[in-house]
Amino acid sequence: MRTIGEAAKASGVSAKMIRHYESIGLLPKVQRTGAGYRLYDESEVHALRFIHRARSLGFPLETIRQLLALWRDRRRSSAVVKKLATAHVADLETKITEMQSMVKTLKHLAHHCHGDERPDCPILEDLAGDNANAETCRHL
Amino acid sequence: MRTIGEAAKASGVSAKMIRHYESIGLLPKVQRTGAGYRLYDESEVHALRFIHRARSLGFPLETIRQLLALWRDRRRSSAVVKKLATAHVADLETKITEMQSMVKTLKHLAHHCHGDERPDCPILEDLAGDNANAETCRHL
DNA sequence: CTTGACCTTCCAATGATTGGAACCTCCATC
DNA sequence: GATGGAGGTTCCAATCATTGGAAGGTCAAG
Repeated sequence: MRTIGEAAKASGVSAKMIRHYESIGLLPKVQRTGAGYRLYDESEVHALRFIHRARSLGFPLETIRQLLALWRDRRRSSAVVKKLATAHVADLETKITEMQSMVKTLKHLAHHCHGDERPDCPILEDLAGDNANAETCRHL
Repeated sequence: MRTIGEAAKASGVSAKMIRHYESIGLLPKVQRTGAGYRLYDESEVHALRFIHRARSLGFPLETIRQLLALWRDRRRSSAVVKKLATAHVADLETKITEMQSMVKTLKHLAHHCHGDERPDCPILEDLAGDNANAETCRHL
């Protein structure tokens, strides 16, 4: 049995987050000492590590809630798990694509910016939308 | 002079967001009609379009605040603008790299998951940390 | 003069995390 | 036994950007 601080160290999830996960029902309420201190056994620390790993892969908490339920369900079908994972991959890839597009545009603009003491700046011109050569600059 | 709804349509920023930007001081308080309706002139709509474009490039509002100030400052140096842009690009690239790493791991795990009615699932095994072949699976 | 579209303000929720205040408890040391 | 410090407890608030809704005021057309 470990206190919340020990469970935090053992799982990689901060004590603050452990309490938070409990408050939103991601984790069941654990045993308490007479003084009200939370006590975690090995299986609870295991669940915390599960959450920690899932978070490090970017899964949102609501998905982690489902993954935890599947993990505990011996009669689960791996198809459901795989569906959650591939949907998450799709989300990530959408965001990656968006950000790559931003980077591409920004790098192009920065490339054409002198970056000196003068005020002329293609970056601001683009943001202001008053760039004369919009066709040239917008569709990179 | 346009009402907030017209300014929203003209700029791409929702009326809700225009009020919000005003409330946090990103935009100055604008003129009002006798009834208290906000009125936007062309230069204010221009600033809204500026913000809209900057948001679409992923700039955080605090950076947009600085960009707006620079835009209005005729004695700005383009170096400062460029610095803000390249710092933002660095932020984006960091996040992209992180997400790509997640995608790589998830795709690897999903690839090894049958995705059928059976409960065996390498994805859950990885999350649970109880995969026998961790070396094989973890450093992809 | 009513209807509907628009405007106003204020409060709250999202998602994940962090910070702090105010307080309690355990253990060791003087 | 008193004291101090580390660690536990709860609750409230902030971050970041956006959205939703309630409750109410205003304006135009029918």
